[in-house]
Amino acid sequence: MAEHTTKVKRPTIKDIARESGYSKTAVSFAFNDPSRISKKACEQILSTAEKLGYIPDPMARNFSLRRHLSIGFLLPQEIQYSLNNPYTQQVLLGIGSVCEKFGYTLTLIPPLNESVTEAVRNAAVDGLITMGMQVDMDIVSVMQTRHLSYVTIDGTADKQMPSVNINDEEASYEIMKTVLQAGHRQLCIIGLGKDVFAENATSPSLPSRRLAGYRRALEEVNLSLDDVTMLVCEPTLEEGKKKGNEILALDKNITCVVAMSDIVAIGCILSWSEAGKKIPQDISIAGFDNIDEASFITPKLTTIDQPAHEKGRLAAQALFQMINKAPLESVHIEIPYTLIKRDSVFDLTSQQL
Amino acid sequence: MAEHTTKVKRPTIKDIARESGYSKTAVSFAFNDPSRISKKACEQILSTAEKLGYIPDPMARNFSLRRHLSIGFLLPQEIQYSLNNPYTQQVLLGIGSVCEKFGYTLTLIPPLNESVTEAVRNAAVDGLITMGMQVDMDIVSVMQTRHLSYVTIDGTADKQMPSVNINDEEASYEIMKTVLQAGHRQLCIIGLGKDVFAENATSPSLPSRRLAGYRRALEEVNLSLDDVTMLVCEPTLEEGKKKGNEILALDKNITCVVAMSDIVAIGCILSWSEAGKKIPQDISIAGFDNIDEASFITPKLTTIDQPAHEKGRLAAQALFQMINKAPLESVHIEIPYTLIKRDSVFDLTSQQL
DNA sequence: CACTGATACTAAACCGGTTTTGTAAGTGAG
DNA sequence: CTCACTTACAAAACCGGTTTAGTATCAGTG
Repeated sequence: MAEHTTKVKRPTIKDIARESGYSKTAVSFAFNDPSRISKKACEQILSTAEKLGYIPDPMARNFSLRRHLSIGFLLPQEIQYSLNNPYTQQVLLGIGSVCEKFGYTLTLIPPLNESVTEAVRNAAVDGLITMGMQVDMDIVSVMQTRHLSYVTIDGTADKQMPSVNINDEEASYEIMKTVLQAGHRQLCIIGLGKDVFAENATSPSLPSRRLAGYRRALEEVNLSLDDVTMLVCEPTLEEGKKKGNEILALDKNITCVVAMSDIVAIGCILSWSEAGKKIPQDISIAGFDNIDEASFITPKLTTIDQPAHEKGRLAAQALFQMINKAPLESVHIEIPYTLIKRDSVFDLTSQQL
Repeated sequence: MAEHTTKVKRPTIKDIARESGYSKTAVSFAFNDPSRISKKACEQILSTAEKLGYIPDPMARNFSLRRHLSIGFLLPQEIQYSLNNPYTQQVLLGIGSVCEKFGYTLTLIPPLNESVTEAVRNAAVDGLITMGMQVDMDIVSVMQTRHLSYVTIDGTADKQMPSVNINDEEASYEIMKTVLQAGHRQLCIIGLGKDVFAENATSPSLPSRRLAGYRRALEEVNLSLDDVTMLVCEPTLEEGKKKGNEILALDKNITCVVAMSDIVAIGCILSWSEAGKKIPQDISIAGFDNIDEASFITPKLTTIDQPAHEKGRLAAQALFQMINKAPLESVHIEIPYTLIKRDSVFDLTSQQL
């Protein structure tokens, strides 16, 4: 082949202008607003572009127009961990459904050099959705300095931060109450993340809100959090299996585990099954989230249904409102949850009858 | 508050230069290569930046450096459909793991105005990974015109297109053989996507490669594809359930379904359970992918294990090699699969003994 | 026929960084 | 002391688009 092009430089708008005999302006119009130029000019420009293989550089365009056409989903940890949970994935899909409606892409933003703040500084997006993250002032300050819009899911709902949540305290209360009403007293709670015990009064984190709900239910039967075994775990199947085994090894005669995450609960069930335990007879478990898998694991999981997809959708919707400078109906969106009673919590009371 | 700033314009490098008394160049160096300026200058500039709330604009920076620091995951359909499959999600995680290693973000790119080509034209990324897509010449030509690197997963492995695949024909042959050896003859195949029957000789699509494997196994027992019921389905749980019900309504006395996707197989199982069928006694099923769920559905699914995470990882690794102008060891990567025999295919032969 | 307004275009400024080129001052060697 | 080299900075070009401001032509109007 007689390819004489050693330099494979893609043509720019300038090349098309020169080659077609028109100005850069005209070329720009040909692509963006053909009504601004004559039909003849437009055709000539477009055919020249076609001939030279010209496609307007999206980055240059976006830069010039001061936009990115993408919103970011900020991950608190490695993608591996953050997205390895069907609940999070559903949230992601909810966000995505809104993005495509607006012609936006969705950028997954893991920590950069292990730093979330660093990632936010460099994020090439028009707005951010954070999730499962204790959003500290550092991050908020960077977002504000950058004039980035942001919404948080499952975060702390303080004044600054538009948010989407269910009433975690109430939901947790309900599921713990269910467990207690079934007669369980030897309990183990599997919390989320590392800050589960950090109860900051002004803006309690999601795990601490759930813990508060558990506590309230416990206190109604004269128990306290000190009376239950507390574990903490990343919400992945693998981690859940590990905790499941740990609990068996604990030798504390625990009758029911209350997990803050279905995927962890399912991990427990799998490890217990392997260990030959009968569930829920030998050991019961309650989850949180109601992921698809909760309904087809054996036994079917008793859990809190929260509309994950809807959370993502509403958060993204709010974010786009902010990006488009439209006022938000409400800064803190709270959506309903549902207690789902299935087969994973054994009723000790009926047994005793 | 005496906020007198009506215009909330973020400061630029120029503002920092003026305010600190140095040049734009110096400011740029202060952030990117402090060794190029004196310590004093650097400190002054950085403190001025801090004071004025200056963070370098990532887009301007990337634009200037002709890079995006993001790679794209091109979705053939709405995010909703494309990512609503644990298999795809695992691939995504695999891609993501490599991205974070390189300090890149991962952009999910759904079709733009219903057009994948349009999405590729506008994608603000350094490279693309496509999946589950019949990548047509249109798309390839846009990627080439834009000088974008690309790798395809589960696509057609022709000369042009670097790819990552398992040997789908062989794997499909094996699982169909398993089904046939168990004595099943009244079969239904649930294929993928719309082009399952389009067998293009030069570059067969993934579904047609799998079909070829099925056919080879069938022919060994003197059956042909015409002897089995053929359905096609998007790989989501919901669609799977629908197909499951359709199959029951078919009234063809089908004894075993061979699905090209676990999530569809699981959908079938769920719908059959609801309909009161005993699985696998009343009706058997084999899947493909070996997603986590395959091992904890009841009955456990007989399927082909393919390393989804690894697929994503290798594809991303190859893509980064291309982006960094490093030569690829091999353009077409093939990775091993494993036949997993579990409990979802009833053995008709042992029953007859 | 002069004036108005619309049409079809171009030149130049602009977006906010990086990089090349240039220069003045300081340093060390011969 | 002079020359060569380094250091520390600034000016200007550049990335590839969009947009503003401006100009020439032409049609329509009173």
